[in-house]
Amino acid sequence: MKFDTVTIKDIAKALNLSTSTVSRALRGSYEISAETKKQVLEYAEKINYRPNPIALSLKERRTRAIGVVVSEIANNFFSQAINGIESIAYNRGYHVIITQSHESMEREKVNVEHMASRGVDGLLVSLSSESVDLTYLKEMHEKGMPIVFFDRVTDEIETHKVIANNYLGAYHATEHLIFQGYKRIAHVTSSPYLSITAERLQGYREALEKHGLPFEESLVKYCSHGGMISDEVEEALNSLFKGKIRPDALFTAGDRLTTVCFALVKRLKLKKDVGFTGFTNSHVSDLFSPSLTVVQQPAFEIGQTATELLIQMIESKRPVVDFETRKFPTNLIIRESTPKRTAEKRSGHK
Amino acid sequence: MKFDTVTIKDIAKALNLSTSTVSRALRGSYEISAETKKQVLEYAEKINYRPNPIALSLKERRTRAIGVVVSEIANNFFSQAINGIESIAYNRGYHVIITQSHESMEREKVNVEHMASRGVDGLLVSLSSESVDLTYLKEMHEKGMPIVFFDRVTDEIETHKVIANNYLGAYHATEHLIFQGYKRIAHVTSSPYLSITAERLQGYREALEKHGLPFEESLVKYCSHGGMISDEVEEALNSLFKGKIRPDALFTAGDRLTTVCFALVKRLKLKKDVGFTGFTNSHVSDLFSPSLTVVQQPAFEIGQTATELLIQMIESKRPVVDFETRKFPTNLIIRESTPKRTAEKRSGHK
DNA sequence: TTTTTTTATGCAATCGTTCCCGAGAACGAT
DNA sequence: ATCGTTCTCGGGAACGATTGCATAAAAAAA
Repeated sequence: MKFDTVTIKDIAKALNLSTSTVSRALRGSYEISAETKKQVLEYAEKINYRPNPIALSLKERRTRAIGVVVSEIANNFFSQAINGIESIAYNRGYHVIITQSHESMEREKVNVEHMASRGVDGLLVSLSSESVDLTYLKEMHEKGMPIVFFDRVTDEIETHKVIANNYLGAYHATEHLIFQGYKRIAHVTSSPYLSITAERLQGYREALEKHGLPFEESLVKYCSHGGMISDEVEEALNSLFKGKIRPDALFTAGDRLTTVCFALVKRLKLKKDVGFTGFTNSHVSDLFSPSLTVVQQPAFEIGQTATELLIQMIESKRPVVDFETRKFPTNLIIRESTPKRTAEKRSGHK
Repeated sequence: MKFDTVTIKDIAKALNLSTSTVSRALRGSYEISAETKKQVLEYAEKINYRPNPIALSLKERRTRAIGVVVSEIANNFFSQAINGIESIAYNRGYHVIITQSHESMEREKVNVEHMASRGVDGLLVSLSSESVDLTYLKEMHEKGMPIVFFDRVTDEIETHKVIANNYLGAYHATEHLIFQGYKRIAHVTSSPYLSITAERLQGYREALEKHGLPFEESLVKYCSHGGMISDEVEEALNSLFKGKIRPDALFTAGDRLTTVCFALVKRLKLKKDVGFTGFTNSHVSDLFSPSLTVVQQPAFEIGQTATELLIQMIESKRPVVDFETRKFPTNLIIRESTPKRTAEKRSGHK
């Protein structure tokens, strides 16, 4: 059932040489005569010989492949980051293996362990929202597996990290809402375990405080599944708008969360007088009605940088001990969904 | 630099057994005494032994992994299809390796050949828009590599295929436009090499003819990169609206193409009186302004079915010769972008 | 007790490739 | 003529796991 491939043995047999000679000829070793070399090369070309990467991996304990774990590829931030990852990896001769955790810690673990046992040379990880216990990753890292975290990082493992400046991104978005005249700004975010959640919450909070607005615990809602489960978000919004402090603006943290939330706000007919902005890398947020004010992350560059750092670690002769955290600025794009609010009245959209 | 893994030898040495005994004990062979078995199992558990998949692949010439090639994961149809693929694969114990061709035939070939040499057990392929010469795939298929095509298929290779009913999808979308009173319906589609292009064009054409509207060559525009290159689409739209027959409605074929086209129509201020519909699996097309009338494909199911067929081929004892093409119905969702057109005047959107 | 059968284990080949060693040949130097 | 070099090349182990075959010991049958 399995098709047979051409091996070095076939060449050896055909040319009446040993496998060692053929192997050396193929790699252009100096200790093989020019004549033999030519013969081998030509025959190899003729029968379309390709070295078997599996055999090589077994022997050399490296695969020239890097593994990626993200929560969902159907997330603009991640698919853009993956394009960045690929753009670097392919140029450096590495292949990229993409896996999804679907925000499940169990799935994340299975994926990581599978890739490790398949011999990936390094790992690019963005944690799932469920990931609290990271001992398996820690052990792997201690055993010497190069790992670079991006986007959703952790303090528990000391290695390179590449993130957006989530704090400032959230700060500016919140400040923008305040400048526009909103007073009761709610924050819908994902799992409290996530680094991005904490960072963005911090930015939101400090912007409020800076401008003399109170930070209200009841205006912050956590959706652990980050917008993957619509009901969860709907519940959060309902409790938000039925609470004693009715928000006049929404700030969402997360790609899926932003679109799902926006759709719900629209569907639940809450939108008339609610300002709206959030983190998203969707390239169609300007097509929405109203068009969305968004915080964009340089996803492609984040992917690229993470990959560069990882490959650097992989190819370093001695263990890397000097780790850095690269932070990229976000980009606030102001559109219709955060109109100026005049006094106590609602302002209509254009 | 590379961390050392626990092998069967370590167990053998520690327990003073041979590797064969350990191997057999691990797989629970009947010819190993209960006592030895227990000993081995316990020790393996203790030192956290995991069999090396690379060594197994080398020996068994199978990897329990299936390879996927799509043009872009940042395409709603494909990311949904991939979720369908994974849902089946993981349940059946297969891992999924995702690669992107970025609509490049060269890249597609590199990916396919790499996955093949890495020993994937089978391939799930959606062709790139550049793929005309399929000899490399044909050879691979003839050598026995199980391949299932989905979405973008080819007649040149006889195997299972899973697609949406593109013909009917296009037919109904076009018919809907006609029913709404549009007379000069343009069709913006992707590369003419693609099966989906031909099928959708056919549906568009027959719907026109069925309702007594002329099929105009000048109203069909091909964007070979399927919306990946915005300029290409812009050029197509410009020539469309500057042509002698000015379209009063647009029907787009392709996920990216639909959003890009819609954005351009909006930006170029063409939209006032132009009906708009297209193929897309975006879950936010109802948030657009105007909300979009779309043709949706059952992407998840297409992915699932393709995977089931592939695994069936992989696990079949004898070569499969009886191939089938599964066709799934599409779903037309009518929204604001295709309002009723009254007489010769344009009708405004709500 | 001897022979046969059963049970439990080890040896060695295999998958494809690399690489350490060693060996034979040719050649110049002694 | 003998020795050390240099140049080519082959033998065989190794990577980690499986497996057919051989074999030792133990148990059963003679």
